[in-house]
Amino acid sequence: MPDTTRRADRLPGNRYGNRPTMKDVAARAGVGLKTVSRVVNGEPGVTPETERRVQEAIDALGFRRNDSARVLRKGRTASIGLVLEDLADPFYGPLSRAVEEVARAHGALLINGSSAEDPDREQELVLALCARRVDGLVVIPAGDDHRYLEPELKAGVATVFVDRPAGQIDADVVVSDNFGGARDGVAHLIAHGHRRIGFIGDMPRIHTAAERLRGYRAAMEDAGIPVEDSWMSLGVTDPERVRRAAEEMLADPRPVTAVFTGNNRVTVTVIRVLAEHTARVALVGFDDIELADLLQPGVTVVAQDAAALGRTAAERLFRQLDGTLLAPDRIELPTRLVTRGSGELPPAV
Amino acid sequence: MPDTTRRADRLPGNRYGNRPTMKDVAARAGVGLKTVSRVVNGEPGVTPETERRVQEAIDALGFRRNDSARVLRKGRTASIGLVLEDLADPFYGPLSRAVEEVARAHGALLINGSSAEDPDREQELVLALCARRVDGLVVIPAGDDHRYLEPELKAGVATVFVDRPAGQIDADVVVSDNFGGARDGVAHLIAHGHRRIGFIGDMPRIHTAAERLRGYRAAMEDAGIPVEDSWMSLGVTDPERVRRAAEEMLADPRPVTAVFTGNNRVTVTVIRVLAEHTARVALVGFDDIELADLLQPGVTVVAQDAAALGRTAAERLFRQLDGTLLAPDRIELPTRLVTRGSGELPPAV
DNA sequence: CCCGCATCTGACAACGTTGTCCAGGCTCTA
DNA sequence: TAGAGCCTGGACAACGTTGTCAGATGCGGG
Repeated sequence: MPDTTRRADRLPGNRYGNRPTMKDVAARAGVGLKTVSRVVNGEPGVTPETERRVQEAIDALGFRRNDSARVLRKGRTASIGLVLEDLADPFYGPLSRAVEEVARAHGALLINGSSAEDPDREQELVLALCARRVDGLVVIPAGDDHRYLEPELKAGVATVFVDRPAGQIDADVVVSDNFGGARDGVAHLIAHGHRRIGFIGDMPRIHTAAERLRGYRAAMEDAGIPVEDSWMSLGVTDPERVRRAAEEMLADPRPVTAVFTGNNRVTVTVIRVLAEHTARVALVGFDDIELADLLQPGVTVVAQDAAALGRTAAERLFRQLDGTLLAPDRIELPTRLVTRGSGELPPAV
Repeated sequence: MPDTTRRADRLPGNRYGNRPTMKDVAARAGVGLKTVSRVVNGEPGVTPETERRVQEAIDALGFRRNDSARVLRKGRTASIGLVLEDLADPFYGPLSRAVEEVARAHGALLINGSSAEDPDREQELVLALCARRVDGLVVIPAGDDHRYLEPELKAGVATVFVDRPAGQIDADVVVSDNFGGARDGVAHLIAHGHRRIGFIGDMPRIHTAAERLRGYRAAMEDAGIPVEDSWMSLGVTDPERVRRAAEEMLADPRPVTAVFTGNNRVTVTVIRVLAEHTARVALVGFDDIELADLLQPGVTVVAQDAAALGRTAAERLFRQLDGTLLAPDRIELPTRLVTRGSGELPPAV
């Protein structure tokens, strides 16, 4: 048979293409297996001369230690898993990066996966990570029942939930103050004279969305403003439907004079819609947006610190692994109202 | 000693906390080890009754197969590695997500790491991934010498470089048409009457930056415009220095009337600077930016398709693993000039 | 010159899984 | 009813590494 494959399996040998093992290195260097292991791991008790010979063999063969075997023997993988919704979302990029930096500081690699907001896919990913025996898990949950994690927790897999709490199990959680942030954002609009305020947010089955909705209602109630159904749009996420929802609110005979948007994607779409309208409608959005300060008017937002969420969660994770963290807790990080103009527009009467 | 640890090592047993193994499951179900393996892997040759007993034991014990051991035996990890510059950069998020989707379609997990544009860190990451025996690597290189990968390539690790070519080795590459894109972008400015055009870009040791600079020079030369040194700022990346560079160009007695920016981060900073100035300076940026259409004026950009880069690279990777891809090649994806206003401003005389 | 000690080295088992191979029990047919 | 053949289940080795422990070597002192 002609040799058509260019890379793998071209050489006879084991299944990793043809990777040399410590045994091969030992044979070439004329030493024992364990001596090679000692050199590779920088353990003491090897004469410089022997070490030199081994190192030479390693370089000549292009040997790399097989960490799968190492993990099997040692029991720690020095890797952690991160399950989030969508890496392409500008909110999760910095979060992921922050987790990675903490992991790196602890000598661990990061394996991550996107759940696409699908509970089944979340579970599938988490279990795949557990099968690889990651030392710990950072999870931004899509589902609301995490009892499937019980065996893992019992087995000592460190776990921290971020952005949204775990469902049905007792686990560490790091979240933003979604309720307070939304309440303050809506109160800000009310303070600037608005009474008819729209809310466009994600499905209330998503914890953050529900909390932000609750904040909206609380602010309205505090001000003694009864909320009309037509002011609220829940569960729309894709740009097309958000657009339609916003258009409807503005087309109403008694239209809203301000809109509070429940997350960065919704905000961006609503900005587009408002830009097409002549009516000056006030806007406060949850989540910060790049370039929000350069738009006309600047976009007022309730900003949360994605990197801080990731960093805090990862640090707690490693404290679990250290054994310095004893009991699951819930950490709530504050949000910050950033006024830039759009939230300070007066109501167009 | 009091029990202070909450999770790991609380129970006696093996090193994964206390994970049940197939042996434990077999003992509990009263069957042989291999029978459990057959059930777990859905292999034929197990009576329904036996399968039921085994499944029951699995559920009762919370058994999860240990993939480290499996990998050791089978030789394939069903995981691929992605090394990029910074996950938090909006350009790499979608790229990473695209790679993940392709990996998922092939049943593989994605391990990724950020090199922070540091060649040593890139090598460290790549070798760590190789030690875990990833089946393949997608690399956005920071360095320009990849001979350290030779043993890996020989051993059959599928490898694709993205966004920038590999150095000193023969490997698959998927890049954007950086040269052509930049040339077209600058030509666009020239076509709108500009002659004094500034260029602010990254260090030319970065391949993409060098190509874009080459495109700038080519367009200027095609138009017969000699480039003055004061128009070019190379190697600045952090916002503060980009800002200073832009200020200087504008403060010149004969200031530039247009600026071409070499990547998304530079573009954002320059937009900020221009917004503070009254002079109408034209701008074309490399890389698209969210909300660029809503600024006043809209930002004209040379857009590249990050997701397509990732997707193409990952698909080639799996074709290497299939054996259906025979020789390394270089794929160049086109860029797209998106006119939105800032690039069509006439020169302020 | 021999013993004891320190230092360096290697043989061996174990980690948890899968592939190979064989044994035992069953069914079916002659 | 005996023999052939099939189906199920289990014993065993192997994957590449590391921990344990004991053997080999060399050196100095008695």
